Amino acid sequence: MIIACSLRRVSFERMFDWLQGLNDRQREAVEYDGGPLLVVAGAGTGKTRTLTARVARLIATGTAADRVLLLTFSRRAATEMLGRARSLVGPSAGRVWGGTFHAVANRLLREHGAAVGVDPCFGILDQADAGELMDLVRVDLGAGLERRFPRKDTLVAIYSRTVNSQVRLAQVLEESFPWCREDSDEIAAIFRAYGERKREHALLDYDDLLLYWRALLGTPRGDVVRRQFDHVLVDEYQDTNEVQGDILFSLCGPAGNVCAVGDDAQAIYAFRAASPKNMYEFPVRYPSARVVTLDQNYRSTQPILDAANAVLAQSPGPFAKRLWAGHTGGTRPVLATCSDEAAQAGYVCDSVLWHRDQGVALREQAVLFRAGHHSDGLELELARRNIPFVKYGGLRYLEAAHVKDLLCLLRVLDNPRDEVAWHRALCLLPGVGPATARRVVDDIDVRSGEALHRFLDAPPRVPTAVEPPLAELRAALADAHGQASVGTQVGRLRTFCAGVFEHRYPDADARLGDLERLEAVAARSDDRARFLADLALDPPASTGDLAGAPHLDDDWLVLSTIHSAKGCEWPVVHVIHASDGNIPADMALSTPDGLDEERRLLYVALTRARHSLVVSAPLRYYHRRRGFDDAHSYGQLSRFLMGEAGAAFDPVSVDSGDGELTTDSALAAEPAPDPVVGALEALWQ
DNA sequence: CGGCTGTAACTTTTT
DNA sequence: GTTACAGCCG
Repeated sequence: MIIACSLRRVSFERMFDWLQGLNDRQREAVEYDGGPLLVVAGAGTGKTRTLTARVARLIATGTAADRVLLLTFSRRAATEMLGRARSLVGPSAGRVWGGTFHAVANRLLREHGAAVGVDPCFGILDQADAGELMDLVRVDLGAGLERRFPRKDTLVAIYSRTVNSQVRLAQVLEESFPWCREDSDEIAAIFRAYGERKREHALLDYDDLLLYWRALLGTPRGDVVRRQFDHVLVDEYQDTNEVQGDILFSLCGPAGNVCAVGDDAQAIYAFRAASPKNMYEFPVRYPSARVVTLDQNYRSTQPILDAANAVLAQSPGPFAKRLWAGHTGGTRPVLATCSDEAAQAGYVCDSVLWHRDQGVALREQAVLFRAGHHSDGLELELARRNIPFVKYGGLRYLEAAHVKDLLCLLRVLDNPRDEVAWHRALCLLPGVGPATARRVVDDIDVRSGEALHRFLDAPPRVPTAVEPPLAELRAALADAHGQASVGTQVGRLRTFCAGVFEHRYPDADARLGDLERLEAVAARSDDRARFLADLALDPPASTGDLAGAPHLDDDWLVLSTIHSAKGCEWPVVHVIHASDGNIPADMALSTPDGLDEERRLLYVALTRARHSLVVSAPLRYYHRRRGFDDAHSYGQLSRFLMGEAGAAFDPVSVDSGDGELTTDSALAAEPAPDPVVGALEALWQ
């Protein structure tokens, strides 16, 4: 009796752990055990916390951790949630399967790929690689020789959109790429050849990872995968596409233990064929589904929510909800109209420093923008004023030419059938261009697994002038091949690159410095295939992750695209370039859906802020699309911030000339949000 | 055939 | 600032 009682007590206390601090709705989402569950969770309503608690609850009540699958948008999100779950239920939480759809697909296909004809040693093509391969087959086919043929990046975009939305090519072209309509036949031919080429060379692109996972689930072997998991949880469900929706359904069945969390108001990935349709149709696909809505916001002050709600109200979705804060107070957001970009940059720097003086560290502040290059002007000003920052999104280190150069060499060792890697590696040699590279690739028969040995054992026939550099490449690959660790392999290849870069890049030294950092990252990995897959599927998200990361005890400002800021929050948020043409981006204006997505994007940006929100728009800005005498153009404030939404902000105007005065007075007018008082509050409870 | 130079046209967001 | 290509030279 006593024993039973104490057992009961233990489990009750544990229960209390993961229920602590949850509201009724969140608690319902955590405890529901009747099959399919859709959680409609507005911005800042404790979605992550709920999902974490649910994982913890599953494990605490007896589900084996490795039988739980947690699909998130980034690996960072998965790691964070599992870390928090671990603190609730202990180390076993670390055995939960977590990551992006792509990362999990990679893992499953390495193990079960054979069932769908995938070589377990497959290489992964990132977007740029896919473009290269697309170009290779285009040239082989002799297609697209006319002047107006879509570029390789466009081809990849069309391809990806077609397979992910599962819509016929002709229709995709008609709807999303009308200027390529005429080329439909040639494009189709290129896509066919592209698919065949990938198969021949054991290569999968991002889309293939999903497609083969879905295909795998349709084979007898799929049952093994299905039986592997008792519970599947999906975060950011509004940003999944048709294929991902199918995978989930195939994994769980119509009455399985599936828990999807999402917010249709934050759907911002239509450009890669994601659609909140999966969310809207959840109750159809899973007829017994329970739907729980979370709309109490714990993140932002009411004035910030008022602004965000007003923007969203211009076009509400089917799961319309109005966020409300649990408490009152807070200052109204500021809308700064700046005369030009320089004024904006100056104003944002002033504001950031002002907030820091008020006690908000730089890391508690973020600057958000629509496109990677929108922060260019600001970055200069930050550097001028010695304000440290780290930028997320936008250009990635892996996309830098020299990093790809080295990785291609490593890829050749890992998957000797990787034609794209061979081609790029060979083109590194002075005197070798596409034609010679192509001949060598044919010579060593890159379609067979013996290509590397053939290349090392017998030098391919090349023009005499190319023989010495070719010998160097062979020596480098042979040496690296013999190295035991990934770090030393990269080290050897880096030495080779040093020789090549001298007469290839004018800034060879800086580029070699990057490779040193890459080597340091590689040294932390003990498995080459995993190292390469990690880099392709979960690349370092910020400029700081791989390069020049400030010291841990340093303080830095966060700069991020709005897309990369998803799921994050900061006490102080600046949103820059909120002018028409930027948000909404004029590229998106061709369709009404595009416009709605831009609106949601702004909504996501605004709802990242906890205490302070400053939105700014330059009225005169550098317009990259104009190459004439003056690349500047005059814009106006984003249409989303006109009318009622605009009324939720305090207006300020900033001139470049006397910007500081205006800025100071405007900021002085804003009562200080005091984070110290807030932080101490916890002590008084 | 490949590398170099000049010219012209294009630049969203991410796995 | 970038990329893609035509034209020219080795």
